[in-house]
Amino acid sequence: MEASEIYKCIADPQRLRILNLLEAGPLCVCHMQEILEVPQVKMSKQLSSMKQLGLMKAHREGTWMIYKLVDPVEGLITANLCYLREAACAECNQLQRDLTKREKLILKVTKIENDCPQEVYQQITCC
Amino acid sequence: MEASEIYKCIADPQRLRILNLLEAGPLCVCHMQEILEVPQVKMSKQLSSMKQLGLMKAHREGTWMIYKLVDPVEGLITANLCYLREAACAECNQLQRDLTKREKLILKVTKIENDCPQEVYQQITCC
DNA sequence: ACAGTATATACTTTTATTGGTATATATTTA
DNA sequence: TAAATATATACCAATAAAAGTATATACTGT
Repeated sequence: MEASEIYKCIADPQRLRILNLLEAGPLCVCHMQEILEVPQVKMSKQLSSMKQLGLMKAHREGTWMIYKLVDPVEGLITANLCYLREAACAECNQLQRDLTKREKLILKVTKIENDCPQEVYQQITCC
Repeated sequence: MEASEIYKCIADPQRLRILNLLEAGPLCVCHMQEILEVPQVKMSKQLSSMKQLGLMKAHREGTWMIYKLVDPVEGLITANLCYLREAACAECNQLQRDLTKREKLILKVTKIENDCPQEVYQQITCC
């Protein structure tokens, strides 16, 4: 994978936010939508472009599609997320807020029976 | 400066190569052109866009324009150059080759009287 | 003042990216 | 089998980014 492809990918704040979320664990599309507050079409298109790039994969669980980063994901991605989480800028703060929002959302959905894909559920209970 | 602006900038291999060169020291436009083998217009436009972004500045020395990175340059730039120089990919090898080419070019021009801007000359003799 | 060299800008065309709307597919539940 | 939910795709319009050609500017040496 070319470095420039990766940079083009993370040059979009929305895509960066998605990568940031998924690095913390798998998520289904609707939950990402809820966290990022972005229309379904846009989310779906961005996910599919990143899947095609080879950064993530997805599998179905009922009507949900669970997305997760490939393992190992490009070091360049990890290195930049790591950098940005420490840095101080508008976009970086957003990444932090997204992670907090993710925590809360997951706590909420894991309490409601059948409202959280098993894979996400497992991921959380082990944390 | 927004992180996404920086990523958009380095998502272009040519611009990344320019940053890589300048991180090693100031250079004039014609020498960068010679190293990257890129048409004058393109080089000039890319430099001016990066100058406007606030990543580099320029000053005139005779007919030459000497470009250098602002000090300090964005940590995100440094971090990524650092990462890429260690990494193994087509683009990363190119960065290495460019640096070698830069060394050779500078050795050549510093031998020819008046064929090297003073600032570049000084930079080299102190290395 | 003139020719030559280095660099920048204006303008136009081409190509790539994004966003929106509508529609399609897959799955579950009643 | 129909309705509901979650997700994906096709299509089109809007924007943005890149590339190319020509021309302008700034400076130097004659």
